[in-house]
Amino acid sequence: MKLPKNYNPAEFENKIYKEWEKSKCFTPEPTNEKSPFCVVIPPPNITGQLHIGHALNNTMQDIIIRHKRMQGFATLWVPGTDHASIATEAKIVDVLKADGKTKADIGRSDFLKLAHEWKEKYGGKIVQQLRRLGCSCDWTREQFTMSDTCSRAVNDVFVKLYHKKLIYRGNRMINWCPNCKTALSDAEVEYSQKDGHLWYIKYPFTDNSGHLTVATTRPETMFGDTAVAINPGDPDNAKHIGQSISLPFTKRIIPVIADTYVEIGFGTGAVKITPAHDPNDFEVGLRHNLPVIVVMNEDGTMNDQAEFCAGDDRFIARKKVIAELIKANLLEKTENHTHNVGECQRCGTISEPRVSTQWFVKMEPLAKPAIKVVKDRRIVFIPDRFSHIYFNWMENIRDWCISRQLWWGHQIPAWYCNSCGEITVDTKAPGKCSACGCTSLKRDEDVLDTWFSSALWPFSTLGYPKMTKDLKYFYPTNVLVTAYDIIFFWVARMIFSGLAHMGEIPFPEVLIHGLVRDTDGKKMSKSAGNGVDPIELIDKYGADALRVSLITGMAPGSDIRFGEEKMEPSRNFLNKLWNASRYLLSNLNEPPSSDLLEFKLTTAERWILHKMNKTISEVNVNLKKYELGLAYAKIYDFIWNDFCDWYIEISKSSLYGFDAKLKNQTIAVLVTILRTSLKLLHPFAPFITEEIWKEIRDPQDATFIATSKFPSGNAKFAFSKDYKRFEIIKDVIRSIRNVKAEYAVAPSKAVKIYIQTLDKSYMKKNMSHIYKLANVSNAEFITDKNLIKEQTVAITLENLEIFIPLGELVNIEKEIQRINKEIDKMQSEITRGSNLLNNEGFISKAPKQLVQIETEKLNTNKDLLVKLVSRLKELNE
RNA sequence: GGGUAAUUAACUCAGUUGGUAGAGUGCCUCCGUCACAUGGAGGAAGUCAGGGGUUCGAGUCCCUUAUUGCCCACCA
Repeated sequence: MKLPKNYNPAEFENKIYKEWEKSKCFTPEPTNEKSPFCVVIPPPNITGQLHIGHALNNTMQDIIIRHKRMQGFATLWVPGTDHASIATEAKIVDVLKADGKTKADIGRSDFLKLAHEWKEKYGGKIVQQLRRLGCSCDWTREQFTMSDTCSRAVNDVFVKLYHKKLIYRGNRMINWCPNCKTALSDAEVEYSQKDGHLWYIKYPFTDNSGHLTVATTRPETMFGDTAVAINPGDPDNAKHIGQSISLPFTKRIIPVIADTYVEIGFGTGAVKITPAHDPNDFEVGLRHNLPVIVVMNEDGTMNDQAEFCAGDDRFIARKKVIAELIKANLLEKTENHTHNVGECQRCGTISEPRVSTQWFVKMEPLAKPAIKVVKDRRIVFIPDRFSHIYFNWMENIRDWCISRQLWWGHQIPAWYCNSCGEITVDTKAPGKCSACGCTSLKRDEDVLDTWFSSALWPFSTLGYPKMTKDLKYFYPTNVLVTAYDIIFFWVARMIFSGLAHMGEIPFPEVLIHGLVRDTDGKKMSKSAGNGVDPIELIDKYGADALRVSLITGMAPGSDIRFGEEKMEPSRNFLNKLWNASRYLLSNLNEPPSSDLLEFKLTTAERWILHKMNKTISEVNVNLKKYELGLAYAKIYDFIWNDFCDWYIEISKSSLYGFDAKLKNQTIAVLVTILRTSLKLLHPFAPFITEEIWKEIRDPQDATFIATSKFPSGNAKFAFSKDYKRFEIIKDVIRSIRNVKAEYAVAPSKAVKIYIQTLDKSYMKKNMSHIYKLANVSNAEFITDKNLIKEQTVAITLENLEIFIPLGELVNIEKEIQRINKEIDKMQSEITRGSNLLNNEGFISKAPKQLVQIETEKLNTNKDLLVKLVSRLKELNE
């Protein structure tokens, strides 16, 4: 017996992980003898630390992966990290800043050198943390979005899409972060309600006929106004259409135009049009051929067009403009106004709509087939409701801005000819311009959106564009596990990318989970200081306890609240398993026979084996449907309640007894149950089960439980008759304990019982359990309860009555009360049953089996009632 | 404005195709016993948010109201 007395996960978890990794048991070979099962990890950012959300996401994947591996699939979990363009670049900029330097100071190549060094030094942290969590990734296939393999895929895809005219360069309105100084995609802007103002500004007509008042939330952009728009159907304002306005400050003459974009009745009904700084105005400008006047710089300061605000930050300029308007008596009024303001997802700076030349992916042709595969259910979301979110996004998708004005990332493989200006796009540097043959070329400075490379992850990690063995064997992957917040960023893009470049879906199932929140339901974040560090929890309670805590009571797709208090019950459960194993090991001398059917099994043994069998079947069904929480609950219940609380207690009489043959048999059963329990639990709690497995494994079985065979239902262990019988024995034991508790009889005090029953045989066989577990000193079978001479407390069960002589302890009053209570309960049961069975609809429409069960139950209850009533009568005499 | 989810025991949450409501924690009694006090035995505790409907039967399906959360959307 080698298990220490106390369950101390810190003593073995790291050691076990090393053994797994050394033995390569997570490294599959593509082989025809097995079916493939593959999952790609949502690559965490190299800048990241493992947070509780990762812990949940990866625990779920690992459970699925380990289950499949044990079921005999060639199971591959591809790990890797994401280069996280903006986040990493910001980190490096900070590093430089500490030295008083800027990007521009050191230049592109030195900057990238520094970034790669930083990645080597810190980028591996999260990958080590995944090991601590127990993730059974194949580290020999670890990938990085900027690795040679993945970069090759990125270039290949970019070039292909360009030649298919699905990537283009264009001057468009995009989202711009003035802090990161780069373009952003629509998905990278987060909108939130902000309190602001609606300023009413007087715009004078050129003909001195008065003014038109416009309402705006952004007065500072008025330097870029090139029109005022009015809805032609507006009864009050339409008359002004065609008039001219002299824009305050700049005195530029701008027209009053008609456009139905303006909503009648909102504000003043007149809208200032600033094509360079508002997406809607940009569209209006295109329709009316208006000039586009840019008034802002890349960093959010105003440019020379902004008159007295030139050089000021946009928000300072806003205040200045208002002050000047007041001075000029052009501000009619100010209203409070809440509106949606977009912020850069990465840095939180208010983003700015900006007209600029960028690279775009034309989405419509790509989105169409991606919608179809989900509509056709070739890809399903679990839970299904997330497919609505997917459709909503995909069906309203706009072209994807993929260029970023950053250095860290995949540099766009496009070269501009210095003489003719032609763009040459190729996977490697072209020697000359594809149009004029000139050799003077300049590469595009920008890099690609990080999500451009993540979108290729399910096939780039497997070797694409080369048709490698892995790619052939493992693609499409089998399931993708992720939180709902990156369905747009990642899942949707992987789906259309897989279809476009592999001609095949990347995965048939998308398992969506929720976000982990704190105990108050707030999103965990570093700034709020309410985050729990999973590594600290692992140090304190063990990785298994963390995994199991995250899975406990988890419902698919919904957020979970998590606090450290959830750790204790999990740890206690694992401790329970640990000690149950110690109990068995301390009684184990030689390996028992492995075939239980050699023995003549007892009722109790058949009971536990039947329950085990049932648990196995249910767990397999739950796991197949990704109902991880339910599967775990069943395993937990089986191990704690059935195995520990009942079967181990039952086994003691034989293990501590003198019948060697019986003892041997009991041990064989215990070992079977324990081994099976360990296997069932292994996907959820890999470390403790592996540690115990070492001591208890069948020498014929796999060295690692991680590669052993997952249990499957076995018809040989279906003993439903004995299962029911033993449930009655348990009832008897519970009832006696109950009576003792009610009468304040110490559990240590043994009592005598009388049993009256028609079916004595199995009762007699199982009396030893009743003696032991209910602490009964002796039992007498009787045929006529009237022959009992002592005062007794009666227990009335199905086909069974038990009388416990408690002598002077018996309190007639209390007994009458107790029996009355039971009679009430029974009567309401009978009423319920009768109503059901007197209902013609029920008899004719309910399943026959159910009708039969209800009929039997009613009869039994009627019997019980008769007994209870007669007992009451006796007591009253 | 549209969509979506939630509302179940004191608390945190499960509840798989509709068939008499479950767990963990907490609470109350008792038990230091030879796997485990990170434990054991027993117990109390729910009009499944309100209202309507479908059904023989509804926590579960439909409608509706209320509260809450999240996502999407160009109202200046």
